Amino acid sequence: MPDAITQEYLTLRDRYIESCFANLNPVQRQAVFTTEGPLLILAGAGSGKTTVLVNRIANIIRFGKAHGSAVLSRPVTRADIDHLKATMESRRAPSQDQLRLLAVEPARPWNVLAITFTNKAAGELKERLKNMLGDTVGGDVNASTFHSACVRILRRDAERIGFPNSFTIYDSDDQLRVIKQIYKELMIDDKFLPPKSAISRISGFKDKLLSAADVAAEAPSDTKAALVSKIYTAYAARLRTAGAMDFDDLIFHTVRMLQKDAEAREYYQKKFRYIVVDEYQDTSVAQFHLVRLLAGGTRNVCVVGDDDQSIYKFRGATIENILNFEEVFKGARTIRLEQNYRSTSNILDAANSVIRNNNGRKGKTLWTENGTGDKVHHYTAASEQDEASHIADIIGQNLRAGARLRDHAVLYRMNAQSNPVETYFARAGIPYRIVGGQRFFDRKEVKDINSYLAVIVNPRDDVRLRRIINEPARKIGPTTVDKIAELAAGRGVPMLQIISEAATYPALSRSASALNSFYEMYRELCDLSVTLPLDEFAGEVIRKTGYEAMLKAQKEEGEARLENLGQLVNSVKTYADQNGEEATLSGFLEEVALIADIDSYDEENDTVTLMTIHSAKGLEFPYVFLIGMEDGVFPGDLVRYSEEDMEEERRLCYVGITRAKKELYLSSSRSRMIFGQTRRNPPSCFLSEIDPAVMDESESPELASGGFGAGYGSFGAGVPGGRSGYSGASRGYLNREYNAGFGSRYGSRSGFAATGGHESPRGPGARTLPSGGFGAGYGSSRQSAPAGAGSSTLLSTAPAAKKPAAGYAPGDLVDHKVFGRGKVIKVTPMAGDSLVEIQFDRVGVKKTLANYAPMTKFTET
DNA sequence: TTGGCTGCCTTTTTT
DNA sequence: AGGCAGCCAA
Repeated sequence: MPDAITQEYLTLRDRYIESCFANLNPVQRQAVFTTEGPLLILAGAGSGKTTVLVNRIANIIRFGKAHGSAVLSRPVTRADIDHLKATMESRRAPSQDQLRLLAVEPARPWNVLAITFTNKAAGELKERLKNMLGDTVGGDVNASTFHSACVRILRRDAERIGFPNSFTIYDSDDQLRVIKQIYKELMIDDKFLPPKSAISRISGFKDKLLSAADVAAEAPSDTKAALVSKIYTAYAARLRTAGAMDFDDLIFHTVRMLQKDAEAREYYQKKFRYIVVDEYQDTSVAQFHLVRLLAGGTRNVCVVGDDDQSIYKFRGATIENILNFEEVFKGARTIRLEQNYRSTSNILDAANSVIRNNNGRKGKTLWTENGTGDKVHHYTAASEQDEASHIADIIGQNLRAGARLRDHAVLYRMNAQSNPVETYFARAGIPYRIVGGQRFFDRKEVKDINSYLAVIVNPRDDVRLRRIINEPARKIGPTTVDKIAELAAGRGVPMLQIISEAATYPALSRSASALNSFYEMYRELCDLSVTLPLDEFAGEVIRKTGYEAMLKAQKEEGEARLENLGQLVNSVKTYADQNGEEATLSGFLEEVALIADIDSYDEENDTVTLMTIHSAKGLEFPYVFLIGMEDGVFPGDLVRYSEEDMEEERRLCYVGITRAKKELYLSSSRSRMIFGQTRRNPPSCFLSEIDPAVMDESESPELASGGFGAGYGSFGAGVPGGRSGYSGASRGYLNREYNAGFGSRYGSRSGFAATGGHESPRGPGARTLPSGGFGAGYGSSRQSAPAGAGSSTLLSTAPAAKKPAAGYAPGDLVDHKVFGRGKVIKVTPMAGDSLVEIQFDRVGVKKTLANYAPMTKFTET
């Protein structure tokens, strides 16, 4: 029986700890104090999930399991009570001494493992932990993605399962190469089983933790399954000899290693006393096993997720992980965070009314104390151009009302949908940025150079070697390469070794000199790799391999690619700078391999963001446009017949809606060009699921007036009709011309920036990334004009552009659809058009092409 | 061996 | 519409 003083202290201790988390609501606080045992936090969208995670980890590190506990590290005295009271009143931090008494078995920062899905989420978590706990302590918490956590484990312990600790990571492109090679050797018909579907089936096996042997043992009955099994076996063997792992392997092999090796397992179980998993609804079977193995010691595992936001089933996520959590982890507690701090209640109502149509939910209904807000807007457009124009209109309105560009996001189902919006924004001079789509590190030229680096790091890497041996062309064709591969296989050595001894093989006599000079170059590069700083070395690779010369020989396209390589060198430099002595070539490649586009998304940049709904998960914006709300687009055609897929699609819709804080703009179009064909889609069934009471409907004037006719002269300068004439057929054909050349290929993905000066080519994201700042990513912050200038065809072949060359002169006053009024400060003639620099009253200096900018000249009255 | 061309095919989401 | 593979000609 505790004495009175002890009792008083304990009560006071609880009160004190609670006061440290006073900014949380009671349910959130409960989650923070539940530190021991399995815990499932069902966190609705915008319910302060990350805040809870950060505070919970802080609590574990600071106070351990003190809250609600009766344990004391030593007998307490009246003085301790007075001391604590004083601390509370002064609102100062407790002394070290006090903390020792307050805490019960606090964890060291490195005892905590927090797993997220993206590097960005991990970085954010770390950033917030640093803010709360200080740089040192916060920085020592293990916060990483599943994949990078596994890489770290395997770099230490891969040898336990027969891989070199220095294994290479194969991305999906490498994967495809290996598979194709296997197809060739086994003479498999790629019509019968497309390589991509073989990959996805293999990937599916790995997600379910089935090895090639497991699959073979199940004696697949039909021929296709048998074939897949055969391919899987060959594929796994190939990767093993190359000392390589693909993305799925990282998880798969980690789990296998931990299952097999008690020593390693216990090491990690001891090390990670507390495990937190974010986005648990998106975990696969393999990832579930990983979590269970790691948490096997203490069972202190906390998973956070929202079954309504599970949108990665196609990639192996199994929603059962979250639905069965309480069964698998016996004695688990469940806490529901249902108060939403993000959106207006109208937006939440819309989200709730959509998701309500799903079965098999854990069930939860979000509510908010935020105001009702405006209704959810739905606009019916005539075409995708009209849709884009409407978005631009609204953004313009919002800007004039004081919003920033970066407050806006345009979300869509598939990447292809970004095109019309991009085109329109580019023309209108709205700075935008695309997240996703073709990733910077997926570009051919970047991957080629990275492959050179990879072969230098790992001479056994035949896949990468094949990629670069004749790129640029060196007279080493596929026949020669196949011969080399054959010889290498026969001797059980890497291809590179055969190449080094090319002269000794009669079969290679004809290409011996080409092979010799290739090998010589390789040797030289290897030597340089140890003497030169990393970034200089990368530059040297681009030069010495002849890659630079090859690109220079091409014209515009080569130039853009060369620029990308310049950025590659930049990111090598960034990496080198950030890692100092630790920096290695293989370290760089590893970071590159695990980076995703969303990781380099930087909300500081003042641009509109365009991305898929998938990419937008976890983000929020005051103004969200959800475009393409049509049956056949969203939900897509492919999912209409499967109820399960339909539900996933609906969850995706729910995710999209709940990204919006203030305003949600839904739009559908009567007709849309899709896969090269114009289609007329009915409005999305999701639209009809939204309570009409919270919807505000409008439609394009083009539809009301029967379409064409009005304002045929478009928005060109000096053309009467001005703003109202701005919709209509003109836009249609303009757009087509525009598509012909502008911004279609390399380098222009990021749209263009204001010339305010703050937008430097350092690339977005460098700041938020803990590990590398590969922000250089998707396209430099280029300006539209240079991008467009290259495509003179755009203007010269356009059907007479149907309007006068816009005659602007410095000093002219203009009215721009989006940016409002401004004054022309500079005009540069360019490819039949003019680049106009305008000082706007509200938004500063912007550049835009005269013929395509939605603006009119006016004179002061 | 190379490079250019045609004609095919594919269209979701990504660590 | 666009990318890619495979074919063919040099």
